[in-house]
Amino acid sequence: MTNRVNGVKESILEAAREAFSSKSYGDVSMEDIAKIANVKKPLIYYYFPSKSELFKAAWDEAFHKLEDKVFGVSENDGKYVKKAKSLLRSYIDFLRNERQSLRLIEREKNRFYSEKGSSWEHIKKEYDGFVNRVADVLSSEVDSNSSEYARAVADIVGSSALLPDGQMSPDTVELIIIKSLAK
Amino acid sequence: MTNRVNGVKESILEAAREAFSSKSYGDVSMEDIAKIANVKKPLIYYYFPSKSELFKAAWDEAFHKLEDKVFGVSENDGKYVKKAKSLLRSYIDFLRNERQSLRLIEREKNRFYSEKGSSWEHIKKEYDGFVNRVADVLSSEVDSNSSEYARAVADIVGSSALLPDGQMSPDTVELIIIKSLAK
DNA sequence: TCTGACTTTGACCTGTAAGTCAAAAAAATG
DNA sequence: CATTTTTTTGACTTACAGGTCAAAGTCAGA
Repeated sequence: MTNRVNGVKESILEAAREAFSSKSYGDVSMEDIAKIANVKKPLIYYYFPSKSELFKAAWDEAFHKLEDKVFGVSENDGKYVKKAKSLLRSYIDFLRNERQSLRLIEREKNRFYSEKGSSWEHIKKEYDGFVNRVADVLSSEVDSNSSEYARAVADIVGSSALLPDGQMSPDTVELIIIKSLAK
Repeated sequence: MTNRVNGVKESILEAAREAFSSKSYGDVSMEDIAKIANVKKPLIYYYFPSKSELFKAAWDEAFHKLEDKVFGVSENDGKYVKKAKSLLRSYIDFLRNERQSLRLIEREKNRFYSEKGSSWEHIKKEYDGFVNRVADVLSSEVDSNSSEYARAVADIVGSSALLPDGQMSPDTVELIIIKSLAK
């Protein structure tokens, strides 16, 4: 149902995020999104120029939420170990509360490595930047190749978002990560 | 190019696996597959009744390769710890050599939880069976909830297959898993 | 070489999804 | 109110993908 607090554009974005997180790009039609947002299809084109731009907007939003959550908490203070653990906790927290967004990110993050066209460069750079920031935090306390390690850790948590609901609890993920870091 | 050692049907399957592992179901067209297999589109329908059946066949093949690899090695003998480690090593080995197949499995395994129709039941059961067998091997030496843990471990390794090539080495994955199991 | 089974394809049909557009409805402005 | 601007939609075009089919090519055996 069209939200009253948010504007119409926001409702559409929200609908897009919902749709793209449960099916992949090619399986989602503009009709689908319109139906979820309780809006007619041409209205989407009033706010967004094309399907791919709408997709990018939805992705961007989900991604920035993740980024805010992760770095909002962990970048303040403290020893490295503490930092790393709090970063991972933020990630796990995000998994708990924003499963939909994380699913979208995980499912589609490979798209911009295969998709060509310079308009994807921006989004790709952002994602790489995120990984690097995670790397910076983790590298100081982990022996192995840091950026690869960071990507792996991000992936470990993220991958659980791809599972059907209720098949792996966030607690299990947490356990595994903490074990990984505990030495 | 159409393979001479394999028959035409095999070439098509191979092409399908390649296509479906780099893009997701809705983004792959029968034309794409035909082009990769160096064959005209209607020929695909001579060997496979529909796109979804072709997809299932490709998935099945990739999945059985994984299953063979993993259980072929680890089910022979030995102590639990040894068993579990060899199982994971098989998995990692598979990741090393059959990145394409694993990518297909990881990217699309959620499909049959959302897709309806009884013809998906079979493939779903097989996947669940696989997870359970992994659980059986791992549960004997791990404290936490075993089946969830098994799924998580399978996922940890599998998820790396979703990364673009060369961004996380199998060694990194191995390191993480061994660390997880080492206690 | 003729015949019949198998394999391959060009041409076509059909449905559906992306995207357009002119006009209607609603809101804002004077 | 009247008019202008913004928002919304029904009806349409266009392109392309899944799927069909009849006919053409290939090849083995009688």
